[in-house]
Amino acid sequence: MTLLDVAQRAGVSVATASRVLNGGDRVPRPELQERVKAAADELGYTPNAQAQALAKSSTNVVGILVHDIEDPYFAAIANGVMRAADERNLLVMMASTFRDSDREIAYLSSLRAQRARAAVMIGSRRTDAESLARTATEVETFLNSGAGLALVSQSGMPAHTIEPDNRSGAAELARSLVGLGWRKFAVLAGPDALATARDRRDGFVAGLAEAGLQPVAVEAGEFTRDGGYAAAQGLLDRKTDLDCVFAVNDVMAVGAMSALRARGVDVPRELGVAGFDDIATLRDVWPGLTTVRLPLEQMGRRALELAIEGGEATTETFKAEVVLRESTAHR
Amino acid sequence: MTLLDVAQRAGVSVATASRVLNGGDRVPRPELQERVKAAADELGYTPNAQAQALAKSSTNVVGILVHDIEDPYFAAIANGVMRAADERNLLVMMASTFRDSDREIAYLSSLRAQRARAAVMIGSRRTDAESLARTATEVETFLNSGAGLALVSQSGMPAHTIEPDNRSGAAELARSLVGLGWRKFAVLAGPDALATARDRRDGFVAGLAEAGLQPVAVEAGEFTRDGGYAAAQGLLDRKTDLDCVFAVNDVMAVGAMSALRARGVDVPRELGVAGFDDIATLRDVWPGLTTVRLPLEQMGRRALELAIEGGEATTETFKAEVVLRESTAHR
DNA sequence: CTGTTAGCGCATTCAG
DNA sequence: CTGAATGCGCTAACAG
Repeated sequence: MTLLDVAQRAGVSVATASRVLNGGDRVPRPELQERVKAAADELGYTPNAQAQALAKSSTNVVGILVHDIEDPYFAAIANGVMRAADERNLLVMMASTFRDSDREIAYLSSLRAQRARAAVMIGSRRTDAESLARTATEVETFLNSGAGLALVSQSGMPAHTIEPDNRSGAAELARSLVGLGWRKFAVLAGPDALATARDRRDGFVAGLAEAGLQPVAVEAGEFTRDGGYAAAQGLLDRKTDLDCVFAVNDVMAVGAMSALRARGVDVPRELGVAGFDDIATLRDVWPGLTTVRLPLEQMGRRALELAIEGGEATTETFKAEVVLRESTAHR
Repeated sequence: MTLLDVAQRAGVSVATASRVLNGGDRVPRPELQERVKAAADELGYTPNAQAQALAKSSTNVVGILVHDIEDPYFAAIANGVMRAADERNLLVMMASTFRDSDREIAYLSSLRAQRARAAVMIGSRRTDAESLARTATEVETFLNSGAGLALVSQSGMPAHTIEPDNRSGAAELARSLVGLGWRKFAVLAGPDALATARDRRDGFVAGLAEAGLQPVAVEAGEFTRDGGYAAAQGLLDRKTDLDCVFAVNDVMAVGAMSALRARGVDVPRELGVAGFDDIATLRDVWPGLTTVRLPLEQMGRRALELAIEGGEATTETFKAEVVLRESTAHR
């Protein structure tokens, strides 16, 4: 069923049919409108989006790139992007890259082929100079194709950037914890190559420094639940004179809590635990996890807005807010 | 940059250029291949997917419909669909419907307009006869358009269906719990209109019946964390002579645990708690949540396969497996 | 206000 | 093996 079919059945030209069915400008006479609509209805006509896109060389699809949609952090941001897209009647194409820059680049290129209006890339990449450069190149190509682009948590790219204030948030957390009476801290850091992980670690350390403290230990690990679990184990194996541990994200923190539990370490009596992100799904863990809240959905929404708007590359920073809960209730 | 530009620069016809760049059949002479590839490269040519789709009237995009991507249950299944799609080089379009059947229908229609190859609808719909009928109509239209379709957890539609074995799983859970020594059960049921919620409740009740038991209370609530929290509160307000509570999904169970904690009820000493789904992100809650595991990712993968394959509408059931953890360790 | 027509960018017969 | 021509379905001038 094509527009032509509808037009013929209604006894009008394709132009007229197009105008009443899609085009918003010149509206034909009411009588014809009825006829066309009726014909379209009876024929079960559905416009061919591909053809429309080709004809007006513009689409209403936007892309979202996440590392892993099953990770609640990405899901929360993606949710914001999707809601914003929905409000603007945009269709969303999504892909998980699993932190593989080749997949990422390939997907960006697919979006270009689809003539996507814009794209949002969520999450920080590894600071591997070579692949970062390749990504940057593709980012430029993408932008040059006329599409909009915004990145969340990945600075240094020539596009709009949404930055959570990881350093300040972590520093503030450190201050709060010190204020609570904790003194001997360990940091369960993520991979050193991830800017987000690094910033949170550094910010925390800086916050401690203000109080004349420095971490007793810094244990690197994957940026995942298992990474947190393993890092906590490593920590216990090596160092026992601790007060409180800060994991650079909630998922790691929760993994760490399990490791501590397995070793019979009571939280927070023997050891305080804090995370970062304030993942909604994890707000019911017990003891309640002290963390730093990020307006995840907001960040996603804003990223889409910036991506759609286009214009000069800007950077917007989103404040983080310390949320104290039972996991760091000091004795 | 179009194919024509590339062809001219390479001194060949568009047909030849098309063959070397995309077409997989007749491959031109090596020399020409080089020339064309070089030209495409220098010009930064990217095929226009819309045009390709229009020309061969077929696309490589598939759609995913979830109620809410931030809900880990949907994220897990969506993840399976996305991986399967990725392996087949299919692009994924996703949308959250927030259980609004109008949005759902509208999105299905958009996918039709996009000439999507297939779609996967995840989650059960409300059994509101009127809107269910409208959805069914759109489902048929979708199928008639030639695209494939599979539904997860929603039977009764004229398309492929993936069914988690909710009844058996819940019944098996009931048996296990009774075996552990629990006797006085309450069920935190979801909305009666959601088949998934109903099946789990009924299965559980049936399982209890085998042991000559019946639930002391059945409290309906939203199928969400807050629903679980509220239902648990309602339960405590009204009924105190309980052993163990079964929430029809993990998210509700976790909400319920928070409510119990707030009331000073110790789990599992005073009250056992069990859920359903075995959400990965919640495996670290404490006490560890007894639940029924569903192969979420697998279900998503399979749904995509069926949707792509097309053919006669089939129904495949996925077994559920009881996972006993600390939340139901009987005194 | 409505109809005609020329592309949009590419795949694909059909000739050569 | 390669090129010319046609059509995919629709929009947007341009005429009438």
